[in-house]
Amino acid sequence: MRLMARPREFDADATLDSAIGVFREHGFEGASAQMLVDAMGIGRQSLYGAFGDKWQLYRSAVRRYAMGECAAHIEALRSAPRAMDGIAAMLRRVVETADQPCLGVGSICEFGAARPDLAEVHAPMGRTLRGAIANRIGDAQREGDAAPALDPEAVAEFLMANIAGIRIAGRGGADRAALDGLAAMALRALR
Amino acid sequence: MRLMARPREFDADATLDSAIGVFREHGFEGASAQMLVDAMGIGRQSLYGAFGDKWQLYRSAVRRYAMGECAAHIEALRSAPRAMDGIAAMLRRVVETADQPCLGVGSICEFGAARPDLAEVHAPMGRTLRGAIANRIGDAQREGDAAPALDPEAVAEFLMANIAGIRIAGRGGADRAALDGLAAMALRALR
DNA sequence: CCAATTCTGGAACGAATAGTCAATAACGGA
DNA sequence: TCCGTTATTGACTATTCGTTCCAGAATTGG
Repeated sequence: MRLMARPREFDADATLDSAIGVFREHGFEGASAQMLVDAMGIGRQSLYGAFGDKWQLYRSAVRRYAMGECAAHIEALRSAPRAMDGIAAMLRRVVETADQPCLGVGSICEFGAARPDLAEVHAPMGRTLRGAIANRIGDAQREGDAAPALDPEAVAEFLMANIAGIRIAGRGGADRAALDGLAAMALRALR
Repeated sequence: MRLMARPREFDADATLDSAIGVFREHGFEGASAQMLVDAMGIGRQSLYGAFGDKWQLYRSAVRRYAMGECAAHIEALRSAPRAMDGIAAMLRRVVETADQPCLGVGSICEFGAARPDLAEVHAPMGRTLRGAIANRIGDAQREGDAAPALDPEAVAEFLMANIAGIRIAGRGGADRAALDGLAAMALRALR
């Protein structure tokens, strides 16, 4: 039987959220261990003991961030009875949060598909989100709000690419009106 | 009068292209001075003598990359008599080169709008390209290929955001068919 | 030829990096 | 209460970072 020992004094998810904040702003290479321990408010050894090394911490941060973001997208998608309204709500949320950098976009920019263990984190989230969006596109087609000839999967990929595009535009300093315009144009392609 | 001294043994633009290759793949923080001198094939002191420090080298690399990319976009835009064909050609070129990371997208992801001297590099290129695209959109509207109600400037921003989206999708591992689909959907929004 | 100037390559610098060690503290089970 | 185990803490290590110094080589004007 396993003996119980001293429990950790910090909440792993809360400190992970702090790490997410650092990685969002500075990326993996730009984030130092010192910045991380400062932001997370724990000792160095606690960090390495709880999360492994910097790369594993980064993977954990990306995974947690992606799960939360994925859930938020899906919640927005289902926030309205009419599918097209849900899709619009998803894009609206992206516009409203586009002042903060996206860790998903950042990690793809920084590492592409080169790191297999990072791709393992992205892939399932991408599939889940694409599936959820494609489903809602199908709904919108049945409700007469989206062109029936379109392939829902292709439209889903298009919307995900536009989410990335909106976030990059926001990161580059685009104002709210411009981002609203981007979302409107993306929706236009579905008609 | 100024005395002539020993001339440089390397071509500044050629070595800058090598540096661009390193920065595209690894970003600013992920590129070490060692990687840069190895790829550029020059000595350390030559690098610092010719380009200043690492940050100035990065700015020079982004500037040169952006100028080349901007020119290539505009050339594609004008490669066909019909404006909409030129716009499609521009997106096709983006799709065809989407296997290589984009230094413009990478630098925005890494630094956002925080570094003013980097924004100074991006801004004029962005204006130039947006203007060129908007002009071509106006042509397409007059030729009956784009909806007359659309604001050419807004459409230009949309296309630029989609170029970024296509490149991120490519960096994330999307295959050619998926990227073609993204370009087709983007064009769809102009009708 | 000389003098002036700049380039080149390598060694060297201090600072910062990711990661570890050893000592101490806190807990659950016996 | 004492033990086994784990968390915490802060000093520590070894490496790598960006950058600079130095000595020699190359080039042109005088």
